[in-house]
Amino acid sequence: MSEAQTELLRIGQVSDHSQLPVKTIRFYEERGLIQTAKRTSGGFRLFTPSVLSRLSFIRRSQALGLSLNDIQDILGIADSGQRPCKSVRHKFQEKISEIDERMQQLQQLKEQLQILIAEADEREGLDADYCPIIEHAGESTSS
Amino acid sequence: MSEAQTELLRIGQVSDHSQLPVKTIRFYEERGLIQTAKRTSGGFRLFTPSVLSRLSFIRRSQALGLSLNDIQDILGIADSGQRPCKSVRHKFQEKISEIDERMQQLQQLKEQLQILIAEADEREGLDADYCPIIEHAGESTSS
DNA sequence: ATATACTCTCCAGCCAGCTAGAGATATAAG
DNA sequence: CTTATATCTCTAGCTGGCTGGAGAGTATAT
Repeated sequence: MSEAQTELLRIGQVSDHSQLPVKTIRFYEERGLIQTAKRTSGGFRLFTPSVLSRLSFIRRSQALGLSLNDIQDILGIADSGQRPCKSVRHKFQEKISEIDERMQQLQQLKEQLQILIAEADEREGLDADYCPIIEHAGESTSS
Repeated sequence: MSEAQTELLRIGQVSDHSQLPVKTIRFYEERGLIQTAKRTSGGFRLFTPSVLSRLSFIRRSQALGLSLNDIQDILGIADSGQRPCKSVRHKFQEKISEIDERMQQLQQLKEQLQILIAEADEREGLDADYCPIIEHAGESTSS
């Protein structure tokens, strides 16, 4: 009967279980991504074990490419009650669009780089000191 | 005959021609990406017109996904004389590899997101308050 | 009581690539 | 000469996601 809640975790224990640095956990709490259940009389943070799945969700979402802001939005909706799932799906859809966009950009960049390399290769034999990539840089800056 | 070099440009003119903010040009100079030809007696920067193609090269390379560090390396080699083209090609090849890697990552993320969305969709009808994305977050954090 | 480990807050800095503002001086035009 | 504009240096901030250290206090085991 000595402790009413053996369940509450101090930050170090949360760190151990979540594999996250103590600093990061504090940082998340400051940012509002997670909450403490309460504090000890001395001021130590005490978390319910549910913080672990929350942290897990945060890391998984991060790994999936969501920013902490995105995640905070989602968790905020989740906390406020109804049907976070809808907004989660929405966020994820958005992210997918962003990913598609980014991949297209990257594809373009890649093609451009390849063109430039090919040009350089062509020139190479003829004119070893001329570098088309650098030299004719004058034109297409802004457009 | 009044001016020996009409050719030298002040920073504002460079800004006009390059479409880059004055601040950015100063910033590039501080970073060593470009150099001033000299200064006026009053301390105004004076650039040779060649700085324009250099800036153009910088921006083009940036648009192609190179970092300022990358660009600085390339320009450093170019400045030091021999055959920058080789190292430029090398950098570009490297960047292409990075792009490929990044695209693979993105593809994976996208697939994961799609899986999660699909899961959520399945559950949706059955159990409107259950969000698989959030709820069963407990497992695969670190691995 | 004390040694040890844990935790607290606050402040600072890192990466990149700028951007903003203050306050001083330079130059060009009239 | 005056005024307007351009430029100077210096300091500081922004975004995102932490990370590090100082210095002080707390909890626990013996």
